[in-house]
This record gives sequence, C-alpha cells and structure tokens, in this order.
Amino acid sequence: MSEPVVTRFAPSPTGYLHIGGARTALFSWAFARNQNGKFLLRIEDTDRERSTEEAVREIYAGLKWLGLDWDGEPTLQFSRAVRHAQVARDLLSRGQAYYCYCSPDELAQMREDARAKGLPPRYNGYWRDRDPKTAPKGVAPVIRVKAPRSGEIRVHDHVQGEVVFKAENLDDFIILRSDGTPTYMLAVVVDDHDMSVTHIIRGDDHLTNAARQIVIYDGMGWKVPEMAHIPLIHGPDGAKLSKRHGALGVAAYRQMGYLPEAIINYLARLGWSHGDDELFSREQIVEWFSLEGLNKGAARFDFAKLESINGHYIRQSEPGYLFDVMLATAEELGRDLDTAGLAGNKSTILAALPELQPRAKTILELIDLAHFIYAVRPIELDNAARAELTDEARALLASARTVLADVTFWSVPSIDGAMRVFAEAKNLKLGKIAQPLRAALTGHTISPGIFEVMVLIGKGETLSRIADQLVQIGQ
RNA sequence: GCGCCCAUCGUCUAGCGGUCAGGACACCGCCCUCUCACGGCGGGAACAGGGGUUCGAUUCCCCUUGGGCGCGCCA
Repeated sequence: MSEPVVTRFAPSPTGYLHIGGARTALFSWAFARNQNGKFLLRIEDTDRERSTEEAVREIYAGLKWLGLDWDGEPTLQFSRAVRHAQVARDLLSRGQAYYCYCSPDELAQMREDARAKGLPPRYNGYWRDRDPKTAPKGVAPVIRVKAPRSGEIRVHDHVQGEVVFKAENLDDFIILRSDGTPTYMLAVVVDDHDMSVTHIIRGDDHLTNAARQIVIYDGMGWKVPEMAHIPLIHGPDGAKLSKRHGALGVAAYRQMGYLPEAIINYLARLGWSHGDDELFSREQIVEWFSLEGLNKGAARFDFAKLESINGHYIRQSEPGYLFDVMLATAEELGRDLDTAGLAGNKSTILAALPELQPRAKTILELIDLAHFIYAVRPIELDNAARAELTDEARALLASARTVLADVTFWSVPSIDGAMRVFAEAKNLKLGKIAQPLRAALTGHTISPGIFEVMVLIGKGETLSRIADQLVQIGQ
C-alpha cells in the first residue's frame, strides 16, 4: 500500500493568478484527483513588501472560477516563519548549516570577482569553516546551508528524467536572513515536508532550485518528494510570454469572454496530451491525466486555438448558462455594454441563443450578436454602408423601414426553423429583401433581414401578412 | 560568462528502431446556404544541421546551431 498522493499549488500573491500558474495548478490538481489524493494550496507570502491581500483573493477566485478546488484551508507561508527558523537552527546543530557574516556589499563584490574570472557568480564559502568567534562585531549573520563540495546532486524528475548537477556548481545559499526570516528555498522545503507533499509539480524554472532544495532535504534527513518540472509557456515568438501575448491574469481571460471550461481544456492540451484527443472536460482530464503524458518542450501560447475551443464550448453550452455568463460578463465590464438591455430581454435572448451560439467565439461576441435583438429600431446605417447601397437597395430599405420601424419583440425558438415555416407558407425567396438590408447593416454576422422577419413573427404578425408586405417591398 | 533544460507541419501535438510520419488550430478549395457562422469533404504544410550506433533511424549516443531557465538576505 503506497502512501496517499499529496500535491500542492504554491503561488506567491504578488500579482494576479496568471495563465501559466493556472496551468501548473491544473496539472497538480488533475494528478491529485486522478490518484485520489489531496490537492493543497499554499500562499507563498513571505515577501511582505510585494504580497497583497487582493492578490490572495484573486488567486482564490481564479482557481474557483476554473473549477480547481483545493483540499482544506490554504496554508499561508508567512505564518510558519517560526517553524522555518527552527529548522534552520536544526540544520545548524546538525552541522549542516553555518552563520555567515558577509555584508551585501561584500557579496556583490564576490560575485563580480567570480564573474570577472569566468566563474559562476557564487558565494565562495568564506564563513563555511571559519570560527564564528572571529566574526565582526555588530553584524547580524545569515544562516547558510552546507552544500556538498564534491560529488553530484541528482534530481529524479518525472518530466525531465534524471538531471545531474555537479556539487561544485551549487553554492552555500542563504536559508535564514539576517532578520531571522526564512528564504524561499528553506520555506518551500519545510512546508512541503510538513504538509506531507508527495509530488511537487511546478514550472521548470525551478529545476535548478530542485537541486538546492535537495541539499536541505538531505541535511534534515527528509525524504525528497517526487518531482515533475513542467515546461513553461512561451509567447508566439518563442520568447517569454509577455502581457501583449497572453501573460495575463485568469480574470482578464474571463473579461475577454472565455469560458473556464475552454481555458482548462486549452491549458491541459498545452504541454500535455492523451493521444490525439483534443477536447476534454475536467472529468476526462482527471480520468486521463498522468505525468507520462507531460511534454518536455516549452509550448507557445496561441489565441487562435483558444478561441476555437472556446467556440466549441459556447456551442455546447445550455442557453441558460450562457445567458448568465453573458450578463455577468457585461456587468463586470460595464463600459458601453447595455446590461439593462440584456437583462430585460432574457426570454427573447434565450430563444435566440441556439442560433447565435454557432456564430460566436467568445462571450463578448455573443453579447454583440444578441444586441441586435434589443437594439433601438430603426437601426441607423453608418455612412460607409449607406454609400455602398445602390439606389434600388436604398429605396427598398426605405420601404422596409416602415414595416420594421417599431419592432422590439419576438420569440421564436429557432430562426432557421421559423425561416423554413415562413418560406414554406409563402414559397417566397427572402434573399431579395434580405440582401439590401444586410448590406446596410454591416458588422452584423447574422442576416438582419431574416432577423427582422422573425421579429415580426414573434410579434404576432401572421405569415401571410408579413409575406404580403415583403413581397410589396421586394417589388 | 558558468550550469541545466528543450528541439516533429506556421502553432499545439501523436510517434516510444521498420509508419504513405497521424490528429487539432490556422490557411486554401469544394459542398451546404439569402449573409455570417456551424457542419461535411478535400488540399498545401514538419522530423533544425552534422557525425556516429544499427540490417534499418523522426525514434538511441555525441557535437553544432537555435530557443528557454537558473546563478538575490525575490519567489
């Protein structure tokens, strides 16, 4: 019987929960759920300068929005500082760490000298074997670990394989600052150990840190957890993901009109695969997830594919759900979106949604499409569109307006369905009237002509009456 | 500079010594169609380069090149 799997997501609350972090969280979550283990959340707020309450709230909200539920209460790392310092002292008494009295200036000089000699900029171990009695007075020391001087440190990584670091490339890094607070390197190890984390899944920017952290595990005689360092997400140009290319908080994606299930799906496929499968729900990801499916190479972020997947989920969703999302999105954005218009036309929009869904890639587009339903009539032409109209079309439009002027309500279950009924009833070619209207109302991807006819039907006009009017207009 | 990681269509990827190198997004064409979508069908498009190992390399090893990450009293 093997021990139960415990994974964790450990963001630092110095900004929003960004998309790369979300993916790391997703993989940790998926692995834990797949293994019937626990997925823990730890907020790494030891940097008191940059950590904010707001960022913590946003991390919680972001994870919840994505449906990545964690087990138990989140651990706030800063609250464990006493324990961290205690472990630093344990290391001291075990002879695995020592006090260092070098000043920041001296260290900077040390790095510069090393660099000048073509050596890695590292601490030279000045106080490693010196008698603390010779320490300068009035200097608050830091505590450094005694990293091995020779041999090698091996990281057994589930993604990268066996990664070997020569001991001479690792220096005696600081674990406890001169003010008695722990550094990241110490805090992570102590917390992962105390939280019984069995599998550390994180970005491969931590791969080198893994070697350093193993020094601490070894120093304490603790078992090193399983590790999986997943490749980072890059921008379309292969360089670091920039804001302009998608390095945004998950909230920004919500505001751009992406559905959480689409983001989860897209992120899961970025750096992980299950054969040729492209579309999967959270449940399927949990069922299929394995560390072996993780990729080694970095992946580039591609909005086009995200959009495509988002479109898929918009098509799949229930109108009721979409309406709620549309309203929430409009409310969140405010701006010039007509939230009241949306809210006030719920039943109409719900009826129209099945026709709108295949035409939208984002919730924002869906809102825009739906806007046609409650837009004030008659809809004014923009000048460019007006200029393109032929005289004939202009005349047609003018007469159509008298018919369509005050239409504000309709309710048919399906535009296409109603179209068919109408066409059958009158054996009428609607294209003739629809074309000029469409030309007039550029920017709307659904035919205004069809739309307006449906509006009339919904209003209670009989098919024959509308047909008569249309025929007149069309002639 | 030193260390480490990575490398299949434009992008995400399948592949785990022998395949016509497969799928998805994007793109192009056709069909459906009053428009735009959706959907269906079809097309172009890749193993970075050079050495080995092997009967045989996309696959295993080495080098080169190209990316990335790390080297803080940040996390």
